[in-house]
Amino acid sequence: MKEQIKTYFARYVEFNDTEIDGIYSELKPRVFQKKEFLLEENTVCKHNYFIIKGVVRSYYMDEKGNEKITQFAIDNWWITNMESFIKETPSTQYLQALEETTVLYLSKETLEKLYSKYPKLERLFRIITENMLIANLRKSDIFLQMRSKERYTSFAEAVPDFIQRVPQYMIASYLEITPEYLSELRRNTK
Amino acid sequence: MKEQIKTYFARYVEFNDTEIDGIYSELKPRVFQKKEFLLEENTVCKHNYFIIKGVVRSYYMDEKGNEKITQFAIDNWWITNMESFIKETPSTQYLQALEETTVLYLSKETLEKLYSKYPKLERLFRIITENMLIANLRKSDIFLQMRSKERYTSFAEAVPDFIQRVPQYMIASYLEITPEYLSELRRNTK
DNA sequence: CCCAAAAATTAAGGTATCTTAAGAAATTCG
DNA sequence: CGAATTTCTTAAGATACCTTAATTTTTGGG
Repeated sequence: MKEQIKTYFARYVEFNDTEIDGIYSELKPRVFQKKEFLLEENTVCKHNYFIIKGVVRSYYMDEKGNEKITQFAIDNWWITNMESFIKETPSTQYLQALEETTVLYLSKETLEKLYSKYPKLERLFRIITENMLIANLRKSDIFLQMRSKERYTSFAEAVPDFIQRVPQYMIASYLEITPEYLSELRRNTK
Repeated sequence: MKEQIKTYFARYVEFNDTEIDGIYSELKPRVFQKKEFLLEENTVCKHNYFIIKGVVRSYYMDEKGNEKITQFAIDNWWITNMESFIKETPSTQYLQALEETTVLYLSKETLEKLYSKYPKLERLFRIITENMLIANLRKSDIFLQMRSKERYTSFAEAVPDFIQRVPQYMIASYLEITPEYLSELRRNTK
């Protein structure tokens, strides 16, 4: 696990071994079982999770009681509910493991302590946050420019492993298509 | 201008006068006339702009030649094309002043030089980027949860000054509604 | 102040996508 | 292995929103 996060960090900022050790010692490991929640609605999201291995989804319940998936995260991704974690407000969303998932996690206090101790970590998270923002802007672009069918084909092409690992109705939810209509789209493509 | 940005910075991080002076001396002022471009499509976005006063829109042209507005920014906002600025890739979008707009701007090199000289600035931008990400996630939520009419009423309520300062067809574009349909929605509301 | 250009409105017809409801297929787990 | 549960498919009817095209209203520069 230490190797994995070291490699991940090194993609963005160079840390020496003392720094890595100091940071790593504050990261807590945990395993979530399939269907277990990392975060439930109406509670403050206390942690930022780095996924060592597994799949996590973020979703909320709409007025009609349908689950609306807003994000998937896999190995080497950070996942949290940003707004809840940063502003310490109750989350409107759930975080749930879709497979057995191993994470390293940090509380906000720990993270802020580490920012002050290791300014390079602040740089790392500045960069990670920039990348998240860019990813998010791209996602918005896709919804702005593509119709349902195109969204599905481009998603299937971009992350083919997801099509295997995640049920189709969850992909439909993430792509903002009803499962029925996605089914129809797939039928007409074949 | 110096006072304005000092006050703005102080919202997030405390800087002393030496730091403010050091940073401020690297910020270049510029005035853009109404309809003037801060950035054009297919060029790398070289700067990050802090709006002292004015309105700027970010938009792209779709396949049919329609302008699609993705963002508005006013006094005390930063605006740039994130992906282009950070990754130094050609922008797919335009940035255009909708009124006479005064900005302070920074190049990427300058910003990175300043990050190293003033680690607190890295903190400032880490926080600003987090806030942008949160704003973006909220925007996505609105599109996920609301129908056209609701999007318009909530927008009109959230930023009433925009309704005055920006033509209706631009608001329609930002809200992803055709101007014709927005017109119909407004008629049926009155 | 007037005219050209820009912006907003109206209306008819069309379509992408949803809703509902049911049944079929695939997984899971005792 | 078999029953229960979960996931996927089919189809008919409904609707939110778009397209096109024409007309009206507003705005701003000379």
